[in-house]
Amino acid sequence: MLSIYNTLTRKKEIFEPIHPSHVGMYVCGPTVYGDAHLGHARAAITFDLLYRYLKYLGYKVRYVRNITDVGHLENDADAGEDKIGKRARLEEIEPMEIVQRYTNHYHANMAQLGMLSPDIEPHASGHIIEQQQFAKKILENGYAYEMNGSVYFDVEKYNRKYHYGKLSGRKLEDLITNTRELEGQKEKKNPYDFALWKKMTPGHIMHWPSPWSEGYPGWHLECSVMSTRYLGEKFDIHGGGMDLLFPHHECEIAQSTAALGTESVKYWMHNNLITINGQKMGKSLGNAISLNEIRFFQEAIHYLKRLMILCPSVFLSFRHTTAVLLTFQTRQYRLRKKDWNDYGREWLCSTGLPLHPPGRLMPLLLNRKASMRLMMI
RNA sequence: GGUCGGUUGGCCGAGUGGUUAGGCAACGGUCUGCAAAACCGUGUACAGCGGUUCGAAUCCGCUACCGACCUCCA
Repeated sequence: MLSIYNTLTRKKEIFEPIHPSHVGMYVCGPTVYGDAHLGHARAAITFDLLYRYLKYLGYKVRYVRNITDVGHLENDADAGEDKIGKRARLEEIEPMEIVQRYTNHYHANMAQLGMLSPDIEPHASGHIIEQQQFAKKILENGYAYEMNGSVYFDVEKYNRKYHYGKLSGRKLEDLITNTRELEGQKEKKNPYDFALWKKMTPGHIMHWPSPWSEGYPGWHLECSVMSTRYLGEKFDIHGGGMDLLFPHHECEIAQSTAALGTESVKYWMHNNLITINGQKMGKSLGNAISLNEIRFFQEAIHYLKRLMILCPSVFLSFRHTTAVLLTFQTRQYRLRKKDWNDYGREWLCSTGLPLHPPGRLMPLLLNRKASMRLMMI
């Protein structure tokens, strides 16, 4: 027996597949414009475990995990720009070259971690037609509208019949104030509407022809499309990181429901995030430790595996002071001074350990207790 | 506001129904010319309230704090 915490119902439920003996499972995979980091590993491991366990239980499982390799928005500074395109211009190579490189890296990392491969690993760029068809279907069903070559999802209309916000627990009226400013905001009926197809802006590298414009698919469409394509209109499990809960998965539900008239996913699962020094580890936050870096540590000092947390409070509790601090020292630049001033110092005070900033603390502790004492203030 | 977590003895940190986890610090001792090191010994803690159970840190509920996330993001 397997019970699963279902984000949709906010309850732990006993797992019962839609079709006896078969399980369909879709997991949001990486955006391949950079090295995979610990966060990717966590998601992969979480669902690798589930995949193995389901198979162990005797189910025939189809595990689908996508590769996101088409235009997604970056941030407010350069909103509307294709991430992969941007990176490619900087390095002056083909966008698909970047995609290929990081896809390869990702696969290598997953192999290093002993992960089973998904049964199907669809690329968003390989399903442009299907995405257009899906958008068309939503248009036909009246839950989207075209504006200047872009197609937007009509959230308000959808919400009249269905419930937008059921997964994340949001209310539509609260969303009005909390939507970020994006290019093309004015052409939307409502700020919370999202794009199914976006007309390209000049300089945008990855784009495809469509009935509406030369452009690229919306940010959430690929998952709705590829999941239902390979697992059917109804399937069992959809997984991903907690940070995808809203808006990504919420929009996915809306898209699928609007297109198919029925909800697709039975169990929604969200793994929690990895934080570093109390902050989410994220590609764009610049605090991510990549799997290649971890690989380096494992090779250099294998027994440090446990120390991936790298928080100043942890290392002092262990005997392996020397080893721990080696890591710590190498990683020093990742610890912000502020953390030490606000937290580390005060904390060290209560432990009776020497009050030194990391730079000076390091060599002291490397020589273990004796010197530590001598150097105490 | 929404979602998910956490709260263990001076400080860290294991532990998912039934033997004292462990470490650091502290204290006492052995040793030592004095220290340090080393070694021996000493601490019955699980946020609060209620429930389930023969039995709960561990399961359920409520309360209180703390935290992460909610923008492309695993």
